[in-house]
Amino acid sequence: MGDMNTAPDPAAARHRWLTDEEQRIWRAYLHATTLLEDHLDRQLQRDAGMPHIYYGLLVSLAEAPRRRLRMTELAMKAKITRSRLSHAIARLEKNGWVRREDCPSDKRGQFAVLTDAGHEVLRRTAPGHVSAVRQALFDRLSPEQQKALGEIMEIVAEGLQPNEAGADLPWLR
Amino acid sequence: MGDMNTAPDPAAARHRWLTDEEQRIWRAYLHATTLLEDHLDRQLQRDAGMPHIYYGLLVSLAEAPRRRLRMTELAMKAKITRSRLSHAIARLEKNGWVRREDCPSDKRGQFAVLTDAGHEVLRRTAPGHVSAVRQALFDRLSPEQQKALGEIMEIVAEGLQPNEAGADLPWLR
DNA sequence: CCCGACTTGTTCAAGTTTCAAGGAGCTGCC
DNA sequence: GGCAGCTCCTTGAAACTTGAACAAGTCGGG
Repeated sequence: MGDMNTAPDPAAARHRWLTDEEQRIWRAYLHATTLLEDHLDRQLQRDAGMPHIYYGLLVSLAEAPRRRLRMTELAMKAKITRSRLSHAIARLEKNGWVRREDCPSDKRGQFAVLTDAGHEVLRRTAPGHVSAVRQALFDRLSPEQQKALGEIMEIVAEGLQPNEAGADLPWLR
Repeated sequence: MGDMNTAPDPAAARHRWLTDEEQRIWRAYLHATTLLEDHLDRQLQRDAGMPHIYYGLLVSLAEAPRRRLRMTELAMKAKITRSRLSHAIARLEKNGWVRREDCPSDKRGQFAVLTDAGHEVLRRTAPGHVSAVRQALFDRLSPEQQKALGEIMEIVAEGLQPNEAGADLPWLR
């Protein structure tokens, strides 16, 4: 980008660059999402002792029936690889917030189960986290902007869904 | 969140939860930004051999006068800590894409300088990266949505700027 | 029943990020 | 001059993420 905009390189020649306006939008996007993620990560690290994604795992478990999910299912919900989840659950287990349980119907399977301690951490920290989100995002946007944001994000997410029409590849990647 | 919505806990009582609609928007946001970041990270790792943020460092350098920036300046542009940048530049240096130079006027200072090899990597991979961004984002949004996205992201970013009114703390954190 | 193909979850190694600490140089004030 | 308090950047260790490889279990066809 930038000073490469004028490159006469043939490979780039048939390539459509971003307009100035698109570039402005894209940089605003990167800037804002970076800052927001850092902000929430720090807020949760400070108040709950875990990064945002780990918090999200606990939330998913809290919402699940019997507060448990199969590893793969949880990985899909959180959009992370099974490998990453495995490590994450190991850490949360060490904290006593999650416990593993064998799946009776499939001996390969494992459930991640939210413990009472895990539930308690959520109960204690959820209000602060919601406040942080509200303060950083919703409080600053008009109702129309909120609506637009939701629509835009749904479109973008849909476009990147790994399980698009006909793609019956392994769920991620 | 979720099944905690009805918690009668006094600490949470004076707390405003997210409405269903807000929650829908927030989850769409998380979902989309996660997928997009992963997507671009993988695209760049595959085609350029580096994660998105490292690519961004090279772009910043390419745009700077004499293709060089002081470490702190570059860290600010990229919104990362100096420590992280230090490690990152060390890696890019190993790749031969960046080189360090002492600052003549301040002996503490270091310049990160984009090498010819670094510039070449950018030239070769920028088109593919731009395509990926366009395909995932701009091609899917109407002009109005693009405009709205830019405005929203500018608002959010502004709200999280570390250097807000009166906050003369160290630039980040 | 048995085999090949697939799924599930983990592990290992390599790479990245964070956090706290520290060395070195600058700056202003006495 | 000299010294306190800053800024600049790096370092090292711990935490986290990634991708590939793997053991174990399931499944369906022959």
